[in-house]
Formats: sequence, C-alpha cells, structure tokens
Amino acid sequence: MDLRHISFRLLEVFMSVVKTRSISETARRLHLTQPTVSLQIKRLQESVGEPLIIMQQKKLYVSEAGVELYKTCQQVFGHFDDYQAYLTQLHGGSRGRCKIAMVNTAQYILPKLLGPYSRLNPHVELPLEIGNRSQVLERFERGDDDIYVFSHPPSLEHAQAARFLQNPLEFIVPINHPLASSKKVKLVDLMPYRFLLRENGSATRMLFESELQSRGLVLSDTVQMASNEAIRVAVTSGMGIAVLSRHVLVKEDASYNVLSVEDTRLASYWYFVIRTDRHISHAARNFLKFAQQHLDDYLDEPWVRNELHNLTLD
Amino acid sequence: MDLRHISFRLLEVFMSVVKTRSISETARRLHLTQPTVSLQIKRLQESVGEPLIIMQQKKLYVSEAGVELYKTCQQVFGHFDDYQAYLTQLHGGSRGRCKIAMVNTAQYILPKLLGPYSRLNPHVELPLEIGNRSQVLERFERGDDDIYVFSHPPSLEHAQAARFLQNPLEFIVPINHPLASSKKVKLVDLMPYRFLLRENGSATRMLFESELQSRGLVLSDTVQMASNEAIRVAVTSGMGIAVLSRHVLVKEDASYNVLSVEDTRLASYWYFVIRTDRHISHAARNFLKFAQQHLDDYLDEPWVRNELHNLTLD
DNA sequence: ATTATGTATAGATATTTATCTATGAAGGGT
DNA sequence: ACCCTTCATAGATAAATATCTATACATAAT
Repeated sequence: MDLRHISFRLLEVFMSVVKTRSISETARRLHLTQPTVSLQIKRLQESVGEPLIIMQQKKLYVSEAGVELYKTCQQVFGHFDDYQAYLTQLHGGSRGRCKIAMVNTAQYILPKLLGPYSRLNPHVELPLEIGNRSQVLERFERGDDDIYVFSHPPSLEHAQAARFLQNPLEFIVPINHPLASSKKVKLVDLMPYRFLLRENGSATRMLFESELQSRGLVLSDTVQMASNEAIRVAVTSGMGIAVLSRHVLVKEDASYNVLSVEDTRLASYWYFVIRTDRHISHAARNFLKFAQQHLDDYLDEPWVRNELHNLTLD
Repeated sequence: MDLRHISFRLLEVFMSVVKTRSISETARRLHLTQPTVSLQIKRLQESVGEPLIIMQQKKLYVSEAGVELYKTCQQVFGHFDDYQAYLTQLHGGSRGRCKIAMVNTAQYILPKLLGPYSRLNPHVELPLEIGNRSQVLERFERGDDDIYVFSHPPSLEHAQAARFLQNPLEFIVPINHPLASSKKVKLVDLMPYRFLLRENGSATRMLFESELQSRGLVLSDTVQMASNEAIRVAVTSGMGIAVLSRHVLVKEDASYNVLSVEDTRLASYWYFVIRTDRHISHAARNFLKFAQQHLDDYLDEPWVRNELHNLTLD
C-alpha cells in the first residue's frame, strides 16, 4: 500500500461511495461528475493495491479490504475532527498560549488582569517573562513573546503600542524622616537626601531624571538597587528616599510615608506592545480584547487609560 | 482547516521535521532538498491555517497547534499501520474470504480439505454454496464465487479448471436384492431393474447415461430423486438400485450392497474451476495452494489426481 | 423495443504538486 | 572576519491530479 499520494479528499470520496453504495450518488453529493468519482476510486484502489469496491450484476459491493479501510477512515477522520475542534478553540483564543514579557514594575499590576483572564480561559497558557527594560527590549527584538509591556515603548517599524494605564510616581520616605511631617514639600527640598534608584533605563528612573534635568536639579547622593521591592524595604529601614510607581506601593503599608510634593506630578503610562511583523497567537489577541473590555473592572479606575483600540488585532 | 489537499506524504514530512527539529535534516533523511521540505511545510501550514513550526533565532520550535497535529498524525499513522498489517495478512491469504460453490456430490469430499485449511487459517471466511449443476453453473457465470467445484467443468473462455480427485461410480443394490449374491454381474444384467437417478445434468447421471448410450443399453424403469442421500436411503429400503459416487457411500454402512460390475468402470473427475477474468481473493489462491500441497494428506490417496499446478495462481 | 440509470473508458485541460537549482540572509563558531 | 550551516525565496519544470465532456455498455424498467 502506498500512502503517499492518498489525500484526505480521496478518502472522503471513498467513504461516500461506501455509504451510498453508488458512484453516481456520490458524484451528485460531492458536486462531481460520475466519471470523476469512478476514476478517484480506481486511483485509490491502485494506491492500496487491493480491490475495494466490486461491481457485480450492476450492484456495488464493498470488499473486505474496503470495509476495513472504511473503518480505518472513520477513525482517522475522527482524529482530524478532534484536531479541528482543537483548532477552533485555539482560534477562539480559549486555548493556546499567550506569552507576555513585561518590565519589572508591571508585575504589580498585570496579574490583576491576568488572574481573571486565566480563570475565564483555563486552557490558555500564560508564561510570563519579567525583566528590566533592556532585557525585555531584547526579547522584543527577538520576538520571543506575544505581548510586551513597557512604560516607554520602543519605536520599531513593526511595533504597535497602546496605553492602558497611568503609572503615577510617588515619593516615599522612612516614617521618621524629617520631611515626613512637613506639610509643603517641593521637589527641590528632596535633593539633599540620598535617593535609592533603579538601574539606568528603568522607566521610573528615566522619567524622574528627565524631570530633574528639565528643572535643573541634581541629586546629591544616589544608590542603585536592582528591584522595586528592594528599594521599598530599603526606604522602610531608613536607607534613603525614593520615587516609585504607585502600583508598587501597598496602600495599607504604614512602614514608610508617601510624600505629596506639591510642585511635581510625575506619571508615565503602561503600554501593551505587539509586533505586527509576526504571528500573534489567537490567545494573545483574545487576551488583548479581554483587556480592552475589562480594564475598568480589574484595575484601579482612576488610572485606567484605555487606548487599546489602537491595536489592529484583526 | 482544509484537509482536502493534505496527503499522507505531507504529514510524513511534517512529522519528520518535528522529530528532527530541522528542515535540512529532514530533507537529507527523506532524500529531498531543503527548499522542498521548506515549501511542503509552508503548504501544510496554509492548509491548516495555523503556524505549525516557528523559526526563532535560527532555532525551530513547534507551535502548540503543531504539537497537537503531530499527536494526531501519530494516531492516524497508527491506524494506517494497522490497516497495512491487515492488508499483509490479506495478501498472505491468512485472512479474508474464499467463497466456494460446489455441486451436491462434492460436499462429501470437500470438507475433508476445508476442515484442515480452516483450522490453519481461522480468520478466513469460507462460505460454501451447494447446488445442483445448473445452479452452480449459474453462479459461475455470474462470477458469484472464488472457486467452483464441478465434475464436468464448463468451457468458458475465461475459465481455468484442474482435476484433483477421481470420482468413481459404484452400483448399489438393496441387501436382499437378487444380484447381491451373484458373482459375475455385467452392466446389461442391471437393465431390468428400477434405477434411482439424480436429476438431468448431474455429473453422475450424465456419465452413466453416456456409457449406456455408447453401449446401446436402455434402462427399463427410472425414478428421479433430488439428492444422493435420498437415493441411498431409497436403495436401502428396497426401492431400486442406483449408481452413486463412491464418495457418497459410507464404507461401514452395511445397509446396501456394492456390486462389482465386471465390464464397467465408471469414473469422472472433480475439478476446481476458477475464472481468470475476475479478481481471485488471496484467501482463495491460498486455499488452492494449500490443496495442491495437501491433497494426499486429507483425501483418500488412491483417488487423488493432483493437477492443480495447471491453475495459474500468480 | 425503447428508455432510463449507473458505470467505465477515452480524451482534453487547467491547476496543483513535487521537485529541482540558484541565491540570499542570518547566526554560530574559529 | 570569515566560513559553515540553516532557512527562506524565486524561478523553472515535469508529473500528477482533479476535473470536465462525450461516448459506450450493460441492466432494469416501461
């Protein structure tokens, strides 16, 4: 038996012939002409090397090999039906994988969306990659993931970015810090203190530094730390003061003070970024649609800035 | 997903790519060029409507849809392997069907061959058709069966016949019949008695009557009976005398007498007949080969006349 | 006899396919 | 930097495939 040139179409025709016990009827059903079907069957028989249907006294009989092949076909089509169903789910986005790479800070807010989405689509795999800006940028350039979350979206030709959330920065100081009690703090008042900062390239730091630069201010003492958590804890223990995304802060946490600096309002935005030059998984599309619809439901409403409609998802 | 134009070859290539995680390696293994494989995969992806393999940083990844398709393929090829195995058995003749039509008298001897054959090939179906000559002839003309057993083989263009057993005729008379005791009986001595005969066309009767005709003898009283059994029983109960195939007689049966008619030796032959103008099932070929080899083993040796080599079975 | 129905075969053709060779681009290793 | 390997793409082509129409043939029905 030579399977090579057997196509599914051929088996389909064969099955219909077995079912209808008629070549002409099959032709009508499959919108073919009778000779076509006749020939197809002949070809199939050649491939199998065994008579499959037998004409006798104008009646069409199916040989034993034919019956067995029919059974085999049923099984095979069964498996492909399963696969078809699987593909449908995949297309519907309720199955598959949506790989997201995000910069560190985003890990505090994205789970609020991912949780509900995952509960709704339990079969979607959601591998997350978290790194600092340059690491995520690298992934983005390689196209490792379906969706990227940046604060400062890269400008690649084949990139699309859309804001979805404000990222307000807050100044925090230890509880017993001199500034903690003063009512009217200005940005310049903070300069003498030691600042705990994220590494260069971090969105928070970039935003903060450009603000300082535009106002001609210079920090006197800085310490670089690798994570927002580390900075928060360090502030708590009195190592210095810091600017952190509001989302990193825990509302109930009383182990540090949030200053309101009257002359400064720092905020950037979180962007979902996708590459248009490569296939975006259905699950990823689905997630972005979900996000677009439910941002308000799962993120703190005041900060939501839903511009996801800018993404061309279809 | 459009299955139509997907051939098994295509899936084979796909599977190899998944296994080797390499397009070039697959090309080498399947004796194709690299661009060919590349293109095949592209085509498959188009048919499926979903990326199946993904090149990333020069590494080949299989998408979820690809993995699932791979699994599906494994199943599908499994089923076809089964079918393949089934076909092999069919080819070997150890499976399938061997339909035999025989004239009445043959039913006394053919089972001696069929029994051992069937024990050796339990998966071969052996439907038997038994009828009088004209009925079997009809079936033969329609080509209803794989093998026919005749005593006087028909002469059709597409028929092949080969002797395998002598069919000697014996005269039997009731135990208390006048001739039973006489030592030297001649054919002419039988003429006065009532003869129990099979219907016209029966090989036994044809042979007997042509012998009578050639010797200018005429029967005085005949009764036609439908079966050999009926005739035997009728002879036993004194209704008349008869000519019957020796194979119909039971050696141990003392309820009638077998005459030895000194001037008459009647014998025809049993023939296996096949039609060369239609497919002969592998099982049928196989049975005939079996018969050719084992005639001596299962039939009374003195009567065996193995000319089955005359059949062109390959 | 005539007609209708179901198949098979022959001949024709546009499309698809399975291939190839040649070439280019991207990464990995020395 | 340079070579090697891996893939992708383009262009070319012979073969096969999937069709069709037209025709012939056999049987069943009228």
